[in-house]
Amino acid sequence: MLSVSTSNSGVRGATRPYHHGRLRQALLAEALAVLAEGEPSSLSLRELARRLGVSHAAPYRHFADKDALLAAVAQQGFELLTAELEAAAAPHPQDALRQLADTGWIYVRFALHHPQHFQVMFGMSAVTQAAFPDLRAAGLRAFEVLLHVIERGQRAGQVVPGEPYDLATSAWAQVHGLAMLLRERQLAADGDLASEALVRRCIQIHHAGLAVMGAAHT
Amino acid sequence: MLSVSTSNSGVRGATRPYHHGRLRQALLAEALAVLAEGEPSSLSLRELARRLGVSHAAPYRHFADKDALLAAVAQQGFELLTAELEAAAAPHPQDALRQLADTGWIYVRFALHHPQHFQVMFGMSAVTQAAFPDLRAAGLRAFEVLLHVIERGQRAGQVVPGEPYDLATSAWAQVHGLAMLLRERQLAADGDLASEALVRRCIQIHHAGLAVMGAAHT
DNA sequence: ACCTGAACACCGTTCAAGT
DNA sequence: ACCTGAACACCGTTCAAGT
Repeated sequence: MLSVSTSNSGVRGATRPYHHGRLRQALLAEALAVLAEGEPSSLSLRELARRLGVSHAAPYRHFADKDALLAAVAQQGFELLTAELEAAAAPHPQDALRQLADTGWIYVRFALHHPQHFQVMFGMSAVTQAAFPDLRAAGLRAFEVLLHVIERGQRAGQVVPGEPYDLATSAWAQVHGLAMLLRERQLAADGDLASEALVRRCIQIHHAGLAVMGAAHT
Repeated sequence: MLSVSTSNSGVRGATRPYHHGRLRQALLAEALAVLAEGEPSSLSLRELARRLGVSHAAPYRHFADKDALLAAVAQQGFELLTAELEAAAAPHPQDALRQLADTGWIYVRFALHHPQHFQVMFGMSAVTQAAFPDLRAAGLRAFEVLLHVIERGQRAGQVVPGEPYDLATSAWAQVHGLAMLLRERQLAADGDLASEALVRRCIQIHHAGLAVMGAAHT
């Protein structure tokens, strides 16, 4: 995923893979690996440097500080999420309610499959996030997938009239809340199957409010 | 809030307020003060000790580790939240939909008024949380306020039939998502007034799914 | 242009020792 | 029973110095 420019700084020998060139991308990749591995918030710049065999000060040549690294990680997460949401919406372009249910479940599944990554995406403070416009733009792009589904649903007469932004916000909050609560095991649901069933039940309850009368039972 | 037993270990002179006795409560109170003050995750055991004029090892006589302190802080947060939810539900005992809307807004307002505290409440990892049964019980108690409103609404014919647990989960996820997204400014709403309007609009959308036909417009 | 090493001011946690 | 002081293994960040 996310194509990488391989034009210059050719990698000749395998003796020293990093140390010059490519360190920025290596840091990002290693950060994802650390997050994918596990439990704690053990993602530290020093550990990334250690894993990559560079000095602990080297990352500062590519990221202003730890927040900048986290912002890049979060941005990549939003890009990945956007791709998954679009893929989930693709199969039924004519059925907005089906698209809402499918993208909703995929949103929650993303949070459950990448819990640490999801935490980084939504764990940054407001002031910190404001310093990274690319990150905000990436987050907005994910939201717009949902928004466009709502708008198309309204044009097709499947979704109640009203400010699309509010309806999308309501739907987003619904699945975001499910994602957060399931991620922390605040809600009990073991495995993807139980989670998906719960999520779809909740989405259905919510959709009875979004759908025009009689269309809720599709 | 939260009465404190003042029976024994009387405080005579003001020369040394702590240093023996009461340190546990002082640590919790100071932790809340630090969280209320501001921005970062600057809540450290060493800083609490520094503020209270004790050595950095003293807290370990009262809390096994930092997680234990955070669990106690989170538990107090859930107790406070439960009290606020019950107060919000009290004025209209006969109108479950009104109770859902009011408790929903209060839930979000709590998150916005105590953002750091809210973060501690919901930021602990699942495995960590499992080690503190009192914390889980306090969280469950908050959820049960919502659950009981749903159940009473069903008995009164205001809320659709169905598993109350699922309906309460859906409603909880809705407001929890709004709380998280507004807290991080992922959603734009300046001030309590704009936030309350947004929250009530979303809750209304959701309620159209919860309410029996025709009762959604009250 | 990119990286290193030492340094500074922090952490959480432990443990012998004090009262 | 409760607290202290030194110690250990970590952090993020900076900065002169190296190549």
